[in-house]
Amino acid sequence: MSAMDRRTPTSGRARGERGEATRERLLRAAIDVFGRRGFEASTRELARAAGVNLAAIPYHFGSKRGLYLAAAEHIASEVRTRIGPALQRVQAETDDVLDEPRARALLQDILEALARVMVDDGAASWARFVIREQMDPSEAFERLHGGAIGPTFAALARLIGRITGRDPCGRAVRIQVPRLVGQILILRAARATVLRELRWERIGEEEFALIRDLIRSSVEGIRGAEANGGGS
Amino acid sequence: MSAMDRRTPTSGRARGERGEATRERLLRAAIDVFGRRGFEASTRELARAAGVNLAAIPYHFGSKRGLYLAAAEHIASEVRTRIGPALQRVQAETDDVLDEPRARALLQDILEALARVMVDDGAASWARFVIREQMDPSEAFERLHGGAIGPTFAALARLIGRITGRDPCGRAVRIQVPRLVGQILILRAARATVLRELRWERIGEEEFALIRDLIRSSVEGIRGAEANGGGS
DNA sequence: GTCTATAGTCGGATAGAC
DNA sequence: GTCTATCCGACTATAGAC
Repeated sequence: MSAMDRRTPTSGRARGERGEATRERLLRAAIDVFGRRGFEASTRELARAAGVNLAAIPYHFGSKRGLYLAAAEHIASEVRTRIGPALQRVQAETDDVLDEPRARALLQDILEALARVMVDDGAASWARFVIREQMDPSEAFERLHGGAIGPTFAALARLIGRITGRDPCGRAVRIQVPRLVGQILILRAARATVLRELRWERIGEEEFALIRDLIRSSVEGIRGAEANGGGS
Repeated sequence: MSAMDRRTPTSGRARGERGEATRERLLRAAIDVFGRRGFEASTRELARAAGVNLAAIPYHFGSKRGLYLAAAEHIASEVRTRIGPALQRVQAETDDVLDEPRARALLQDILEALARVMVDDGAASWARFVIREQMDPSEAFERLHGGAIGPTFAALARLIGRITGRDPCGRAVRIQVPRLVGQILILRAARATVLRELRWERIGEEEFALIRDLIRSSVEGIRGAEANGGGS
């Protein structure tokens, strides 16, 4: 599977191909290693994880920091492919079609996709990366926000606005968004505690089913302005 | 326990007044700097932030890592003083006295105290420290969990158990705890996004009032077994 | 107890062969 | 494009004067 230690067999024609592979391996490894260790991760560690030579980092990305920023952009684009479809279903619907039950269903979809992302071990690497950036934002945060976080929050606010019948740009609606997202974020941000307190060893399909139920009850719990949490 | 302490700086004499001051300044600075930069923070940075000499770190704490662990324990003890009172009110009450309305009130208290902690700029430094440990747990996590997180989760589970009339050790109740905590945790873990999306510059008293309302509606939203199906 | 000076180590980036 | 060898700066920890 890995590169054979041979010179290019045919001609100098394949030179861009191998370089691209190195670039991608570095990107993937960088997201994982930076996410776990933070920016303190050494270039040697990064190169080893990617299975490439150390000098490939300054060659392909200019510097360690360049690799870091490229990793952030790569994440934003990957997130778009993961929750993008759910977001687009929201954006596609006009206000006439997007009635309350439909909005609730779409909200459930987005939050479930988000939870998958937080729970999935494949996505875990970049979820860690993003949370780290949140706590101590750098230039990379701008790319993450613009590319993924901002659109997601906007879609959620719109759905909550439709459900509650309030202005999606109003404060009362906007503040509901982090409330919902927080329930899911904690699965990653405080993963060590969650696993321990729930006596889980991992979050598999069985455990995820419980999370889905929780999301559903949260979505059902959203009420309009007049109903202030009264019994059904 | 203190096998790592190679020396005993304050060896019995009450004379180490200045030494104690240096120790505390280092601890306070360490929580702040480690929280922001992670363990990658250099000893020079730590010493500068504390306003003490670089050599004071190995002298008082054995090593940079010793300072890190001491910071974790300091945090656990500070958290106990902040939300400890609220927890003790829960522990003090027997099941006969702790009826549903009372449990809801105490739940509100604890969550509000927790939110204060997440929002308060004074407490911000160690909130960051804790979240960092969650994502990549080290030995310090054990001290944080045992000293602060575990007891808090236990108290919350008990209250939710009383409110819903379910077993506080059961899965259905335990999973509610991270749900509630997550809403609050996000105020710190994704602070950059929250401030931006809510168009807040900071979280002052005015903003905190909205958070308190949100917590209240979450507490009111907790319902007994009939609210959602599944599990016992 | 606190300081300066320094030893020993490691990390990021480069040069130049292939 | 990739590799080895290497420079140079920054780091942690220590030694020893005060």
